[in-house]
Amino acid sequence: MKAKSSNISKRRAAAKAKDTSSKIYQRRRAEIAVAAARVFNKKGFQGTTISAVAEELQIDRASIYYYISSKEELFDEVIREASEENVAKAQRIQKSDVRASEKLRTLMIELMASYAATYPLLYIYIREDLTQVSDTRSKWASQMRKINRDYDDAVTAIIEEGYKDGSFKDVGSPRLVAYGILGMLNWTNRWFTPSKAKVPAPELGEMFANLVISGLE
Amino acid sequence: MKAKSSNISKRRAAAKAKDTSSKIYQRRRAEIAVAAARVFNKKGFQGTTISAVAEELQIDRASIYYYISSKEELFDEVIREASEENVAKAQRIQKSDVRASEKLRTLMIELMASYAATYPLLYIYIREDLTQVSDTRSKWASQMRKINRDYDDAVTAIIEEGYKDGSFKDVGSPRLVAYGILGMLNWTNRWFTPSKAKVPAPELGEMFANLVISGLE
DNA sequence: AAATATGTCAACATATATGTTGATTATATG
DNA sequence: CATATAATCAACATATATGTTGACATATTT
Repeated sequence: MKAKSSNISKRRAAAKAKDTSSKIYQRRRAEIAVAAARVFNKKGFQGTTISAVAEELQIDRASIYYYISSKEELFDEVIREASEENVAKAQRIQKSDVRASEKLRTLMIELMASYAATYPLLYIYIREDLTQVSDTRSKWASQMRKINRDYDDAVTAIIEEGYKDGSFKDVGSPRLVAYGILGMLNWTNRWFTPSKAKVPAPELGEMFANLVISGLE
Repeated sequence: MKAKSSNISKRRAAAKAKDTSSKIYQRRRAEIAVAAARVFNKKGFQGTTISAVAEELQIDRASIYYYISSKEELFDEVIREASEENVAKAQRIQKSDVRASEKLRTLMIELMASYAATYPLLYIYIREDLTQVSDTRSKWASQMRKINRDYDDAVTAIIEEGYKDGSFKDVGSPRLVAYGILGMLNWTNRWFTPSKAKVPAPELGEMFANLVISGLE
């Protein structure tokens, strides 16, 4: 009896659901994520279309929908792991047992190193302005906002620690100082490309650390 | 003889072209720009639709096309003046006759002051990532890139001056230091809203200036 | 007040993006 | 090798955005 080749939605859902998924399926999914990362990096989230990702892979747009259900899911696939690992690392540094200036220096170097190591994943992530996110993605956005907040908190805690033990001069609210320092590092997404840069990422992080720790004068 | 109320394209072009334009025309154009600024600020360039701007003003979308021909033109209308004045101010400060640290401090305070004074115009401007801009807007983009470059150059020149006269420690390439400092200030677009902030914008600029000039230790 | 210029809008024609369907083509597996 | 499963795609149905048209309304001018 000829198999009635329909009920596609179910087949698709099944392929997605089961974690028994074949190696090939997993590999293809990863390939799509990599292609998507390239497009997201070039065009931004809003500027990226599923068509463009399909074109990048020279396949039909419909094929992509066999693996992912929407651009949101694709974006999530691309950046979640990197962004979660990144915040975990910051929290480890903040809780480590060294003096505040050392924590701050390490965090700044490590963040730049991560931007380079995961390039362009974390940059894609931080470029997304979660205040400009549309309502349909709001659940996803609030998870992402939590990651941001946790990161900010880690840096803020380091500044506070330095204030408390007197090793840092009090130049202003710890949170604002943290925002300033993170701005310095995050803004690199606009001009820093690891493969083209003369200065390696960790060195750049160290330079910025020296700048805010010792100052120019 | 009843007037044949057509040839609209010409009428429209005429209204746009002639600088004899009526007060009412000018006012309406400005109103549209203000409404557009609100939408751009909330949704970003890509996320903004002419429909949304029309809705903001409670008028029909077609009416907007009587004043502007595209979203690009609208964006330009919104941000050009502010961005050009802003870079001019930076250049004045850079050329002024005070010591480097004073120039840097003034520039940082003034930039934050401008972000607040023009809110949200300059933030809308700096949020646009000109590397992600589509080809159709490339001419416009290259003009904007020049403005950015000029701004970066002004800050870089100040750092260089400090290095030359020995008033600044050499922590690294002047341009990279400039990018770091500007990152600190520019990243405020993500979290700073003048009307809601506890710390006034110029004070925030001064705090960041102290941070990079004197350092935390 | 008749004629003309200015401003507004509903409706149209296009264009681009989205997500689904059912059939077709490869790939495994008994 | 036969057949079930996995993967791909052309075609469809929607949805949203764009920019234009010609009719209409409201000022302005003579």
